Amino acid sequence: MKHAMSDASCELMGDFFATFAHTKRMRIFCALQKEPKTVTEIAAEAGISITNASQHLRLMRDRGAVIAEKHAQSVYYHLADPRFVEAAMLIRQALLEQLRENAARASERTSHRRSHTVFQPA
Amino acid sequence: MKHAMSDASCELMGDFFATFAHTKRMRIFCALQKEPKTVTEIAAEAGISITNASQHLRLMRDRGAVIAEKHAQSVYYHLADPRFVEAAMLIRQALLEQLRENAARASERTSHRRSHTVFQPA
DNA sequence: GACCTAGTTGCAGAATTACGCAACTACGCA
DNA sequence: TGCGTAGTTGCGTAATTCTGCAACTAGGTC
Repeated sequence: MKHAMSDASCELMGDFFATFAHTKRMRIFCALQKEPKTVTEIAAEAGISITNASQHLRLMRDRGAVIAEKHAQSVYYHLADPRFVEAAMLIRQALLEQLRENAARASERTSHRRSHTVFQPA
Repeated sequence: MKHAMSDASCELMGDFFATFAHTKRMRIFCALQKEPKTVTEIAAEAGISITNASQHLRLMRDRGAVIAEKHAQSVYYHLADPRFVEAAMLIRQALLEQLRENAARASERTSHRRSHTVFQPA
């Protein structure tokens, strides 16, 4: 076996990542982390138009990221799997640490440029 | 606090997901799961041209997904954080289960249409 | 039925992304 | 210095994605 993941899995995963590969869809994802919401609520929270929210939600639904349920005149959306949140938190942690490290390295370089000491003046 | 993640975090995460939102980049990710590899090796394993591999790798590097290290005439790439693999496995599990459930539901519906029994003939 | 609220959909233009080709840099070796 | 291997980069075209607008469907209320 050459790949840890088959070509089919790579396509599956690529499509999944594409589902969240957009600032607005990430905002929708965040809005849905706690509880199911209607399109209008999601649009308001994500700061986008209802039309646009509906379009992004359709894409997310088609790819199995969210599930829609109709109650009376409203459509409630919720995340399809709690593991998506778990995975997102893991990634977020890694990215934030990376940012912190980069910032630390940058300020270290700056102080080196200012004077040839490692220690910052108070 | 309205959002679990700030707008900045949403953009950070969106960009990260975009980094893997492509079949070829997922194949590159898979190729790098075990050990660091050169561009030529990665291109061969992912089934793409060296030029294309280099372009995708640059994008991944710019976004902090992989790290490049030059040794002699070769450039070795490796994943920037093991948690990326952890997160991917979590997502992959969820997606595969989803697929299995959908398949089960589909075949159940089919058998219902064929005869009104839940049990399949041997 | 007329009307309202909640969502969805088709379409078109704008913006972004993908990728091949050719030209280029970088390192090692004779 | 010249040549070969390993990668990178700029550019042009093709393909895809995003988004607003207007038109539409589906329930609910009067």
